[in-house]
Amino acid sequence: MSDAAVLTEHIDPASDRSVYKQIADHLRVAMARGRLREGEQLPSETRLMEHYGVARMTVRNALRLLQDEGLTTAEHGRGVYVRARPPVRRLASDRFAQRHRKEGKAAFIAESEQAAATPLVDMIRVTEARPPADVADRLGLPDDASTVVRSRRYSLDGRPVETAVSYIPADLARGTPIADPNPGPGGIYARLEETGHTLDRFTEEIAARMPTPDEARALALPPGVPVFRLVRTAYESDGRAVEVCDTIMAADAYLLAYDLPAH
Amino acid sequence: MSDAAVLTEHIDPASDRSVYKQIADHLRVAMARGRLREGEQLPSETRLMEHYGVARMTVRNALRLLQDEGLTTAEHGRGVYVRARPPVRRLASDRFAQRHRKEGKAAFIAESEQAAATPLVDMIRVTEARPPADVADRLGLPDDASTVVRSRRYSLDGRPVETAVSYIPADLARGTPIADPNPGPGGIYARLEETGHTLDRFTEEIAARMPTPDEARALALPPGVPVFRLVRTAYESDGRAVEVCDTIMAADAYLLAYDLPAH
DNA sequence: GAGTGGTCTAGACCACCAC
DNA sequence: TGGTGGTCTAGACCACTCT
Repeated sequence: MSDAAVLTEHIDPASDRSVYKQIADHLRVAMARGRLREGEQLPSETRLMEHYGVARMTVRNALRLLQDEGLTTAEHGRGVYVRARPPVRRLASDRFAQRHRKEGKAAFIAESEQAAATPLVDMIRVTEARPPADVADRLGLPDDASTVVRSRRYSLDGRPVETAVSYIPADLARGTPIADPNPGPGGIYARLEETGHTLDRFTEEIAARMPTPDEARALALPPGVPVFRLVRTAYESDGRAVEVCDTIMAADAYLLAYDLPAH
Repeated sequence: MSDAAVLTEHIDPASDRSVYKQIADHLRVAMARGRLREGEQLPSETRLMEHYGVARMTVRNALRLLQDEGLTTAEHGRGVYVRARPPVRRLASDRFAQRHRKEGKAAFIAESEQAAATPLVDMIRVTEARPPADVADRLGLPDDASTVVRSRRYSLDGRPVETAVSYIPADLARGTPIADPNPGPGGIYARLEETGHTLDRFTEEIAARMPTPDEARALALPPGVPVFRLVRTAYESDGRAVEVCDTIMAADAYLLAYDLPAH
């Protein structure tokens, strides 16, 4: 019953600001000031109705606003809680450097273990298909070319954080471990290098937006959490693109870090 | 009255899916299939109520869902419209390379003109103050050190797209053009290099989240659009950090691109 | 003035959770 | 079983936009 620390303010009927926004403001300030801490429960809708003397819809509008800002999550039958900031995975720009690959582990697994988190890769599916037009473009392939398509989902400590779909030109991958669900130690980049395709550089393109309903389901995203879309293209030494990886990441789980030379 | 192309489906009362989600599904599919194009108006709430035979709140819940996904924007007194994808600014990882600076233009202005867009920088404010703890940390300064703080807002073709706050150690900036609202040709990086602080490398850290109400106001963001938070640290040749720039960007206006070596 | 979305009320029934 | 949030109804009045 620590509501006392929260339900202190009242509506200003003279204000231009709508009632539900005023209620949201009060709760937002309470969170910012630490009167409501991470994981703590907000007053229930009933309590808020009683305290402010308003209809339920008004309270719900206020709570929805906070949810859309990513500040709270509602749990059916339990209550509304201050969203806990999940541990953030920091992705450094050298994470695909050859030296890391040499240890025989794929990038995601190696990093997770370093962070003392339990990684999981599931929903692995490997097919052969024509790539989307933008992917074919990046690979320098004609639209009707065939690629090996590897899709999978990554989880950390039981929470899904990222889905990824890789496209590799079929002539590079067909009949090799790259076309197997389990490509072996070091992942597909190790396999590509073994077959003479020495990786030279990567490009990454990053966008952020709200998830589609499908993405929200696959990543178990609560409302108010955007996603990164990261598209990585891998080039071998002779300049040919050998892989495009299209990744959707829960934005609250990642911090992307890059090093840039100044010249 | 192209509603005919949209109001074709009906509610399935046998479905487990709630009515408002079914309505949202119909409209989402109509947008995906191109039956509702960018900038086009959705049927009004009244029309949707009549067509589906539901209460207004049910229709509004459906519309809110689409708005939260970033698919539509509501305009008071006018209608609900399919959100137009704004032109995207692609930021390449060499945008702060010295050669660009030599031309005497700050990065934002130079790029905008190349893209045939009209740039604007406003809300410029320069003060001297103690930096936030995380910034002091990046600059390698004690918590009570003083910095010159430069904040400004960037717009493109009349639309605000980015706010930025730069922190420069006071001993580097005080009394120089860096502490002036207009730092002169090439921006503050040019001034730093002129005074012997040759820039060597940058790091950029990227997060994405929903905007705070303040950020949404400053960038005129409609609901459903996340922001990038990009924190850039500039290092001079001897390894000292000489600037931290904390940037909030409208995520629908940017595509961030990076080049990574593989070794 | 007619039509649009924004806010708010006062109810109802349901699904989920914890005890 | 009682409390929680999720869905839905049927109204009301308001603010905004366009003509």
